[in-house]
Amino acid sequence: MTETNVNNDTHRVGTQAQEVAGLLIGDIISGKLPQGSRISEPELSRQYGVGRGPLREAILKLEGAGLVVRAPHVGARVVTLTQTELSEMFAVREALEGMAAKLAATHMTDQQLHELESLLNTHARYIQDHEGQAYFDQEGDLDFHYRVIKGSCNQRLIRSLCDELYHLIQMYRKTSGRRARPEEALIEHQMIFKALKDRDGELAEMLMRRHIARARREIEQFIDPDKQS
Amino acid sequence: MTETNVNNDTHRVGTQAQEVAGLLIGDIISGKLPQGSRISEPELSRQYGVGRGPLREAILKLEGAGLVVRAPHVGARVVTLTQTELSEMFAVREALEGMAAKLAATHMTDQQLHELESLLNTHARYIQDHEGQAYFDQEGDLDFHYRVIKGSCNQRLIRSLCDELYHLIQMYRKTSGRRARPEEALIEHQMIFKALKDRDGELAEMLMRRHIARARREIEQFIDPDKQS
DNA sequence: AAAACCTGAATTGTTAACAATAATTTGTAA
DNA sequence: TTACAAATTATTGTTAACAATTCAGGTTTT
Repeated sequence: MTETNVNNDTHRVGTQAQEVAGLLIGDIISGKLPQGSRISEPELSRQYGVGRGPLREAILKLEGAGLVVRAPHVGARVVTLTQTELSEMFAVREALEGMAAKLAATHMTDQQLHELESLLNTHARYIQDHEGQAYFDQEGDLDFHYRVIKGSCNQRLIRSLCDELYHLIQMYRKTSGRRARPEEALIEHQMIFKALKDRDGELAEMLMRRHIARARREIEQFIDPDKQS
Repeated sequence: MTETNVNNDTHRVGTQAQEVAGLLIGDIISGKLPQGSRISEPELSRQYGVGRGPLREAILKLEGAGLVVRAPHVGARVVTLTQTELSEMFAVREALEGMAAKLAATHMTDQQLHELESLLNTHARYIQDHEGQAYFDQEGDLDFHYRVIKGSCNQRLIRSLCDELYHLIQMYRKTSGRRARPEEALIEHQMIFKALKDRDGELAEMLMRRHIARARREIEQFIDPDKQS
């Protein structure tokens, strides 16, 4: 039915396994493969038009990224983000991205800082418009965080955050549909930017951690109002 | 030659791929497969007595853990820990394990705290003996850190640290052979324990971060005395 | 002599068939 | 009707053969 034959691409970017891994990630964070749904090797093998080998490699890769869980002789399922898992994710994110902000304060170039500033100005306009709020909610917010992370210049940190955690964050946002307080988030972003511009790593880390901790508390309240860390 | 046929095991624990992954990890952190050495699929396939399929799965898994790097159509090599990569690792470790200490302060049971205390007493005796220093250097230090990490009760944190970073740490220790200041380390461990016992998460995090940052600075000096972060 | 190109061998990527395990279904008995 | 058990089915784990790509060596050309 929904044939997304990978071989139709005229020029392959990498191997089929990499290609399929990318498609799978897309299908998961877009919600096409909902949380908890089974990953049937024969079925997806047909849909993507590849053998089971490359598909298995893709699944292995996604398992490493934490997007799917596998049980021997049973199969793979898209991970289900429970309240606990979300909390755990945000704790890790708080630690890693705080460190990223701290490092970014010393490693970002003036050029990068300038671009970050104009990005924030764009966001401000979007929010004033009150129309492009959807943009800010989805991509704009991530844009800011991605730039700070990249600014850390720590490859391992970048990989942990961008290749593992952020897929799950996007997945959560897509499925829960919810998003909140763009104005407050923008203000917090601006404060973080100020700290980065001042090359104050300690402050940048503290602000980033609080920024993420706030989002985490909101999620916890939203899902289970009684529970409080 | 060195036949480590996996099928000789009378009762399999999991799948062959899991088995081989464990063996590979052991061979890498023990130094049997040195840094930068090629991982030849046909050769290791024969040595471990399994087909290429399970071996490839094992390699994929190790790639996810960061123990090997792969290039398409070229193959996999054991990762080479450069000075930069070590620094990056320790920055991530500082962030994650600091958070782990913070969480452990609220989540560890009195029982776990008691066991941790007796572990520290054992270490103190070992160091007094001046004989078992080797033990403390290798396993004792890790024991302490593992317990704090597990005490965080954050599964994702535990996985990131124990299944990914700590393999690399062990690999570094084995290959570099170097280890330092057991007395200072013990004192720092005792301070961290005190903070955990007092349920002071903020202090526990700060102490753990400084503990790791100190080890990191030492490594940086040891490898490149001029360079200072 | 050096560089570019072609050729062969070896390795990785991929596929398809086989084996082993788990889930489902069906049948039987209480 | 329900509970249990055996057999069937479908899926995963594994192997072996095939295809595609890279690397090494030698040859040719400038």
